[in-house]
Amino acid sequence: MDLRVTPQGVQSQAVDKLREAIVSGHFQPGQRLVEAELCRLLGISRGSVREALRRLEGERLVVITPNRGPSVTELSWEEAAQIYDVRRLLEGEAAALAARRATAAQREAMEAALGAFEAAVATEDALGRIAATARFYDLMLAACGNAVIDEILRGLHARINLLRSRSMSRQGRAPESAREMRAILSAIQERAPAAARKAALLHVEAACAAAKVAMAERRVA
Amino acid sequence: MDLRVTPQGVQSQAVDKLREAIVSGHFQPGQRLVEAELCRLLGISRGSVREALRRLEGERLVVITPNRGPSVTELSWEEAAQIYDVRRLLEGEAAALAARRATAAQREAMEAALGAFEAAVATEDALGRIAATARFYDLMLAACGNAVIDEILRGLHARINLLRSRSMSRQGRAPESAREMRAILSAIQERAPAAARKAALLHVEAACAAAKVAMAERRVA
DNA sequence: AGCTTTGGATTGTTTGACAATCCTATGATG
DNA sequence: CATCATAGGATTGTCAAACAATCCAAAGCT
Repeated sequence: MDLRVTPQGVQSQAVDKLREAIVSGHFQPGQRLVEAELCRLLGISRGSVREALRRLEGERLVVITPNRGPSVTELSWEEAAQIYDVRRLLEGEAAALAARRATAAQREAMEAALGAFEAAVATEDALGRIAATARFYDLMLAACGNAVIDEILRGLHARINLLRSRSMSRQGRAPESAREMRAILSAIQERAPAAARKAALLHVEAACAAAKVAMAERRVA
Repeated sequence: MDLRVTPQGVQSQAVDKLREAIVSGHFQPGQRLVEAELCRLLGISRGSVREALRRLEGERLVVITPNRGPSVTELSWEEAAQIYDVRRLLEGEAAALAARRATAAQREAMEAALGAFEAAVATEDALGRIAATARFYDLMLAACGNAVIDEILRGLHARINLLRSRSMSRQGRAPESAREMRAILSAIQERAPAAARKAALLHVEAACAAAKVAMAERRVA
């Protein structure tokens, strides 16, 4: 086994930090990212900044306009709706595959993650909820056994997060969300692919609806 | 309307040329892409080459290993199979959406593209087939009205092309392929989403099977 | 007010440099 | 002779400095 730990070059760190800053909303959608300033903030050279930005462009978190430079991606509702459409398809498939293929250890781990999520909901621990959700999804996508689905959904989730920062949605949706995720996991535990797919569909559908109302509220506000 | 023509910077051209070189098989999968040499070949500086490579990395056509540099992505059969799984889902959806939403003009254009494809098959014009296929897909993805599906499928097609160059597959499959595509278009013309989805599924399934045998032949050869 | 010009800010691209890392071939050693 | 260590070259990772091209906004002109 290869346990080497890569010295994690300057660029990778820069990409991570910038990604975090974007999805956390520290850089707002539409905001321009001036290269010189990023050099200052990150303490690295312009060449490295530019390469880091190209990577984030690949993840669709940054859009680089010729002769105007990079800015944080702005997500229209139309685009977001299309992303939800794709999520419906792929998360449904991922759940069905996980129901078919997940090992006992993976089921157990998902159970733990969902437990942590439910606990975080009970204690209203926002950061805990986010972490537990991410973990739950990571496990499910790993269990589904399709690396391409994993990769695509990871990207779509990141993009949908671009909405969140602005709309600060779903304060009250957490309990429902927990129930929906519980339904997915139950189906996986019972090795019922069709039920798992259906539960995942409902979950995405609910998230989409919630985002839509949050978006509408924001629009008028 | 904005008809401005961008002076198309050095980098974009470099990306295009490299992409072409990769999908055409001029650079073989696994081959290392030494920066200095690309500088020579493209006649541009190292910085620009590196940014171009980062973009191609985002398209998954190039994989950059730390301290080893970039090389053309190698596609295992396992990965290819996963891509076909996703294509089944998304192309099916795209076809169904196109059946629902395509305008008369779009239907007509697809008809023309498919006609060109059939003609190219009849005259055994390999380049014409490729061009017509690409056009047919472009039109269908445009007609489906979901830019996210479009974007993802575009990437997956490019990745699958990485197999083609090696396996030089499907010399005889073109006529069947034409029939399958005709089935898709017929369903779209009749505005029958379910039928269109099914036809698209069959098409991807057939392409997957063909790739599999081509892969197996190559393995023993 | 509306148009033009000008100047500053920012990006696009190049060149040159150097440390860190990897790979290979050479040489040392048992 | 086989194996291990070492040295050297090749390649990448990163930086710094420079300059032309482009864009944007504000000042100036009519």
